[in-house]
Amino acid sequence: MYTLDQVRCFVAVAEHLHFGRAAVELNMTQPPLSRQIQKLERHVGAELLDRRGRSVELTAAGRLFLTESRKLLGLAERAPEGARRVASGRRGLVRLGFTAAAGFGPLSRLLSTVKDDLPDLDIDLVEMVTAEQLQALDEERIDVALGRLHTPLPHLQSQLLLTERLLLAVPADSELARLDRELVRSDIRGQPIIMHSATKARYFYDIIVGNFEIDPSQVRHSLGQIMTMVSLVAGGHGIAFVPESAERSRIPGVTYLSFSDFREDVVRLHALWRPDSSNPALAAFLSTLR
Amino acid sequence: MYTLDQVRCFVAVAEHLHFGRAAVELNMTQPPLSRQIQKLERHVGAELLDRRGRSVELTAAGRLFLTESRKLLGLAERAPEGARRVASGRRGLVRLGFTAAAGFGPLSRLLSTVKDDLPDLDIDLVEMVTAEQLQALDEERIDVALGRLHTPLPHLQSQLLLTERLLLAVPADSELARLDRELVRSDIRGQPIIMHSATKARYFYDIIVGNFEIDPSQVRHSLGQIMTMVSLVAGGHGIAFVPESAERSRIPGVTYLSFSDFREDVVRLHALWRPDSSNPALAAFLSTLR
DNA sequence: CGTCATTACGGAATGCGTAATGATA
DNA sequence: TATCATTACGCATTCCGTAATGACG
Repeated sequence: MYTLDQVRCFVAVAEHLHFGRAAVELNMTQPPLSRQIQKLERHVGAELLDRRGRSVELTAAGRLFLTESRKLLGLAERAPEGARRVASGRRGLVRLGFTAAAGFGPLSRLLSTVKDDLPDLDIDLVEMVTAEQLQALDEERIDVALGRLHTPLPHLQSQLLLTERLLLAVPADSELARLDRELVRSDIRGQPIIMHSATKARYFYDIIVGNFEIDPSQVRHSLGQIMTMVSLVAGGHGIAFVPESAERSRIPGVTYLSFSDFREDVVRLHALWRPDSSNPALAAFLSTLR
Repeated sequence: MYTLDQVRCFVAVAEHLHFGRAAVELNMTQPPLSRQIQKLERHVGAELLDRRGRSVELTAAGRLFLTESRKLLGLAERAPEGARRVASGRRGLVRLGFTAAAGFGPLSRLLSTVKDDLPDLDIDLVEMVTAEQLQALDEERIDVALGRLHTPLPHLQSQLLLTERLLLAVPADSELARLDRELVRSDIRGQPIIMHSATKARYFYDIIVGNFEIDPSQVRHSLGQIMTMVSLVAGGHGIAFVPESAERSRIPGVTYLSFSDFREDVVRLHALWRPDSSNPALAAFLSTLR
């Protein structure tokens, strides 16, 4: 098989139609250049250059081989660059699991940042609740998750992305909304509540029952998806505890109220990933989180 | 720059995921194969293979580079073949000048033969009279001409393709057609004749004035293109001398009559070309003429 | 006779194969 | 400890550069 160097030699000679000048460009002397061309012609099995007399001309076969040579060299030069980009994680695919609530606040900012820093990085977005995210991470169906966790998990690494307050979503025409002031925790007494599921949204469930006095009779529904809860609030079916970022969802008919006696940033959003991931794109993705 | 051999090595290892078996396929031992891969990785600037422990795996960069490698090798293997085909004339372009009259008989047979023998040979067809053909050959605007010549030209080579009789084209409703028998030369006395131009169709002109008695007053028009003459005959404007192959034109309203006292194959069609042509496709084309 | 491509030849570098080493399960 | 990839080393080949030869205008 001929070598890419021989092809490079041939292209140089074909462009200059002059062995001497081509040799200068290639940083070599004429004799080895001449031999490389001969060798290439022997491998190819056809005369590529017509050296009669003073002038060097391309043969018909040479003209065709020249166009193929340019393709070949272009491909050969681009291929390593692509591989390097993949190896450094600047190019590749990151599969990202996220909760619907995270989709409004931090996710869009995160995606913008990644697109600026790593324009060749593809991101697959998969919406799922935190419990599903953990299983998907375990089965390597996703590379990173944006989820809510109380305690770090042993086999996962995490980084805190965002802390936010807990707000109360109420129907815009409800009596709570008409108060036109910040709430105190006791205001929710007797109100119909659309509650977080103790299994599918354990994180919020624990925060709420730990900080508010909820009477079981208040609970109208138990759901896992925050955005579904907001929809029900908009329909006047009750009130719901939601993180600040849900406020961006722009669902009409919902008012978000804060608590004057409960301002702590108790809702945390973490990025979660397996430290043993073999995806080089993940490392690059994570580096943009900082 | 890395070599195609290194790429070939990489593809073999990537396919077997095993240095030993890949080395067998490449007819070499493991150590040089290992070194070639290392060298390739150094040139590429990224790890392509993940040799941890027992098993060899492709890295993400390696997977991308593998697809590029296959493209590269495919291109590198096809390029010489294309060049060889061009060099041998099996592929290329022949520009063929032909007279309209030649287009009906020998040309279509010739093209069929060429398409069978040389499927990758493109043929540009350019219709022109013999005088134009000679100039086009001289200026290398065409490679070969199908023309009519009395005497060989010094700077051109030629081959006789066809000999045919001279027929008389007459309007189907003329008195000559109604004779319903072969003609003798004296039958044309007094008939209106559509004559060949002495300059643009010198070949036919010479044959006709050398074998028939034409009174200048009989000549209605002087033309260079035989098919135009046949059209005029169809329109009832006179009679015309044409080669046998014109009979295939199927222009309605024209009858072709032979002469019982002039049966010789006087009309010759030659292929003409420059012996110093640099077009390798021409040689292949000419070889199919025999 | 001057220019440009090609052969001739000596030295350096590269590459293969055999043998030894290292790492992993 | 057995297998597989990598390093060590000796030998052959390849390739470069300088010098000589050849061809064309």
